[in-house]
Order: sequence, then structure tokens, then C-alpha cells
Amino acid sequence: MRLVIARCQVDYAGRLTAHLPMATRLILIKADGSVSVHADDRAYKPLNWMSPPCTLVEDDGVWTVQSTKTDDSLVIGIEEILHDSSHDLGVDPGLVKDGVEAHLQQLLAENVETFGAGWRLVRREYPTPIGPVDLLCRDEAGTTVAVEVKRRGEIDGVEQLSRYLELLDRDPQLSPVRGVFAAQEIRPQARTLANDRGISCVTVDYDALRGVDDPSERLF
Amino acid sequence: MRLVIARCQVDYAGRLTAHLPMATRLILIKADGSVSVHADDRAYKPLNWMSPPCTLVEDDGVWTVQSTKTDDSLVIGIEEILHDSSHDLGVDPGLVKDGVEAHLQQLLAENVETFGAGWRLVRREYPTPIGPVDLLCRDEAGTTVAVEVKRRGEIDGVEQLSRYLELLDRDPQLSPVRGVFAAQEIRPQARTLANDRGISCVTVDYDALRGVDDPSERLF
DNA sequence: ATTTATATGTCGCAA
DNA sequence: TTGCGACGTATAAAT
Repeated sequence: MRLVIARCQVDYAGRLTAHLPMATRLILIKADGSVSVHADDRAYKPLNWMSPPCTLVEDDGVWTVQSTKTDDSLVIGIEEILHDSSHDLGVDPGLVKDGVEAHLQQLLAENVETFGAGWRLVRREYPTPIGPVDLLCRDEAGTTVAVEVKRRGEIDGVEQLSRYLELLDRDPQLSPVRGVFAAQEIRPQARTLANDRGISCVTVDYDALRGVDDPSERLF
Repeated sequence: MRLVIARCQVDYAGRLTAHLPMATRLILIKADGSVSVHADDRAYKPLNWMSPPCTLVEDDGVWTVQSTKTDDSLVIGIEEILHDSSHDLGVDPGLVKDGVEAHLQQLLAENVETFGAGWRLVRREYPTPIGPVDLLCRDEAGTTVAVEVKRRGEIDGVEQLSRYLELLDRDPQLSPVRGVFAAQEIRPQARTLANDRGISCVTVDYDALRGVDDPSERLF
């Protein structure tokens, strides 16, 4: 990893064109070949960058970064270098994440009564030709219900569920099939579209559900 | 801006939990208060980060970054510091972008004849219950046309336009409503889906359109 | 402040 | 390779 602090101007041409006037910035060159130009704000997002695979050519105050795959390019005009150091970091062992949506789906599968008393789970990840339905249930009346689980409910999710419902409803073993759109929060537009298509919306309290499920969080 | 190269381990807790084993990494501390931890790959993306507003407390080999707004926290265990330098970058003049979708939509709104002679614009951002249609036009025959503008035409855009068309077509003042999908480039699958739904596809030459519109680029 | 659409989104997985 | 969905998405525009 190479860290360069320099007065520089930058021009990017590719999916869009962008220009950075002359100023002092950090140029971060990683071992993966990537180059990014940072100001002292915008959190971790650089002003300009080039993702690998790309090549960096340093030529008399003009650094050119050219993408290998596309015709994207980054031209950095260097006026003055204030700092330049390289460091061997080695390979990173990587990070361990514990996600949200997968966990949410699992919690709901274990607590389908969240949707109503008498509900039971038929299958998680119920397969269809266009992909698995998150949860397939039967409600208290025995009607089939396909549940789509999202962390944030947006229009795309309603579309996805609609496609599943159309397919599932063709199966005489399952038909008629209701739809439930479950998410921590549901955007008004998504709710509108869901209602328009006869799909129920359920907002889920993730923390409460986790509290119900996680013994370490139980009060008794 | 402060650059620290250190052997460290990191724990993040907030919207998810994540752990980074001990390794050598870059810790980037910006003037905006943000802290990000970088490995030597993943292009410009850090392994972990904290966005401002947040506070960094350094305490005997344990750096704690606490979000001011939420209860997100980043705990960095420092084993050894290999480099530590600070640099005054000043305020960045900012970057100038060109070529985004808004500009494309504006250009097309000002040049609806791009779609055909005799076309006129009814409204830009024509409102519907599920969001605004980019351009609503009348073609040379007076037929209503909804135009969806994208930089890159993909399936999502066709779906979006389809939803608008379904709604608009219910309005007797507008019906029947045709659809036009306009983009700099249109993916084959998107084109296929559009054709299947009777939606016309128009690829737009952005540079030519800008040349038509921008007097400084005109040749005469 | 909240909601919505955009992004040089990036990233990972599966067909 | 392409398509598709998730992301600690982030961020700017519009209500």
C-alpha cells in the first residue's frame, strides 16, 4: 500500500466525466492495483477512483490510470508531492459478518405466528422456477400464503413477490395463494403497489422478534 | 488527515456485528471525523468504518469510535503502530461531474424531437401515485407517450416504465399510452422485454445531444 | 425531517 | 459472462 499526499488535479473519463481542480489530497494506491483520490471529508468515499484491473503509469508529473477492461481513465496532474510512503500489509485474514436479512427470515420462519394465530410454516426457501420464495405458509384457514421477507420493503420486492404468486397460483395443490410482504420498514410506494395487487403488508420489529427468539435476551 | 499503519484487530457493532482478526492495516482518520480501516485490497472500500458524526477515543492500545447519532461503535485494538502521520489538506474545491441521468433527461426534455418530428413535451417528471414519469409527451399523431430515461437501459427500467404505463393507461384523458425506453445503451435483455411489451427502445447519443444543446459545442 | 431515486454505486452468488 | 439481489449501501433531490 502506497500513501501519497500531493497537490494534484484529477480528470476522470468513463461512465461519466469529472474534474477536480488543483488541491492537496491523499492518493491511495493499493496492492490490488486500485487507485483512489481522497479529500479530507466524504467519510470513506474517494473523490475519484479506479478499480482493478487497471494500470498506473507515472510520467513526469502526470499519472495515468487506465482500466484494463473498459476505456475508463483517470489522469492525475501532480504539482507537488508532500508525502510518499509504501507499506507491506500482507494478505488480510478477512472479516466475519453477521447479517440482517438472512437472520430476519430465520426468525420469522421460527415465529410464523407473527403473521397470525394458527399460522404454520410449510417451507422456508420454497423453490419455484424463477427462484425460491422466502417463506411458504398456511394461514389459520389453511390458505396458502407466500411471504417475501426484506429488511426494507421497496417496489422491487413487491414485483418479486408478484412473480412468485403468479407462478404458485397455477399449482392446483396450492391455489389460491395469498401474498404477504414482510419487512422492517415498507416504503409508501411499495405499500401502494402491494395493496393494488391484493398483497398484505406486515412491518416486523426485528429487535422484538430477536428478543422473543434469543434466550439471552429473555427476561424470564 | 491522519494516516496510521498498524497491526490491529477491529470489532464493529451496530446494524450488524463484524470482527477483524489481528493484521496490519491502514487506519484513515479524516478531518470530518470519519475513521476507516483498509486492507490492501477491495479497491476503495474499507473493511470497517464509522461515518461522522462520531468521536474517537484513544486509550492505551484501544481506540473506540462511537457514533454520535446511533449506538454504532468500532473498537480497534492496536498491537503495534508502524506509521503515523498527519497532514493538513485544507478544504477541497470539490468535483465537477457531467453525464448523469438528470442531465440526459433535461437534454431530452429540451429536444423531444429526438424521438420524432412533431413530438411535444407535456411535462417532465409527470406525477403518478407510484412516482413521477420522466417525460410525458404527445407524438406527431397526438398519442400520449411515457418516456423513461436511463443512462443504461436495464430490465429494472422496463419494469418501472411498465408500471407507469399500466397506471397512466387507466386515465381516459391519456389513454391509450405508448411507452418509450430511452438510454445511452440498452441491454439486449431489456430490449427484448421492452419489445415483448410493445415498448419502443431509443438509444441516445449523449455527446451529439449535448452538442445540439450546448452553444459552446456547436460548429456553426 | 422524511421519502424517493440515483450511483463511475460495489459486491457476491448462481445460472 | 451476465443477471439479480443485498448492502452497516451512501447521497442528493424533492416533498
